[in-house]
Amino acid sequence: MGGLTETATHEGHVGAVDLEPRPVADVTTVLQALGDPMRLAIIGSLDRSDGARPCGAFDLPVTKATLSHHFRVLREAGIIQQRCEGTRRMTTLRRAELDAVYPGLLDSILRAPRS
Amino acid sequence: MGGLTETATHEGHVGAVDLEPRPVADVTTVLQALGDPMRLAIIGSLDRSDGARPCGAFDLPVTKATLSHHFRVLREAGIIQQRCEGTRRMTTLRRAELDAVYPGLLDSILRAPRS
DNA sequence: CCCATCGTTTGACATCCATCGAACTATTCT
DNA sequence: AGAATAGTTCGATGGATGTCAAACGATGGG
Repeated sequence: MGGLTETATHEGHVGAVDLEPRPVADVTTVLQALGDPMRLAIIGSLDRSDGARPCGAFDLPVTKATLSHHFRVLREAGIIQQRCEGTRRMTTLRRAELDAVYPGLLDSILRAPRS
Repeated sequence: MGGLTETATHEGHVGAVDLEPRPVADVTTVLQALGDPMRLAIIGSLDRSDGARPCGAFDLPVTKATLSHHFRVLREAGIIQQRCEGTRRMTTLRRAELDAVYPGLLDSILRAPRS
């Protein structure tokens, strides 16, 4: 049923393993990763809600396979981070790491006029 | 403003026809245009020398045809501007227009660690 | 007038990329 | 255990994209 608001308070549950947190990639890779409408929508959605979100929480007109591909691109560029939590993959924006390597880049992109 | 808004370097030079100055494109297009090593090198080179430069002045390991292609992509994204001057095409970075639409974007990219 | 210079356009080619459906894995719920 | 849920991985496919060589157009110098 609609049992949300789970917050994973079940102890003894050790499934929360961090998924390969890669270093932030070079500029071209990051720009290429962000130069896609779907991925930019993902990033914008992540930015507006400052918590970890499962993949299914992004309302995008693509299949799960395609969504998984985009998450991989963003993850390998070091832009996002994913953490397994039960059957979900909680995604967070690696804002601090991004800001450290490319100061102002993410801000200027997120502040860009959404079309 | 930066005070860089000069529209007429040499007055009355007949052949100096402006080449379709397009408006700055949407974020994805701009990011995609900048998300390429060659084009990023072009932009960086343009940034370091704050004058108009002919296409041949960019020392890049590609043929003229490929270079022309990259210039077109940048031009159509509204990032650069080209002006015919005799047989040369003087290229300038449209910094003011870019900054107006996406404040801080170009700066953060140009300030990024060059690899 | 001829020709060298500068850059574009075209056609071709290989590669990458976004997308999908289907099969698979892992976890949770009944 | 069995079913349901959440994502991944694996081809496959159609569409961009970066690259080149060759042909072309415009401009300026002998």
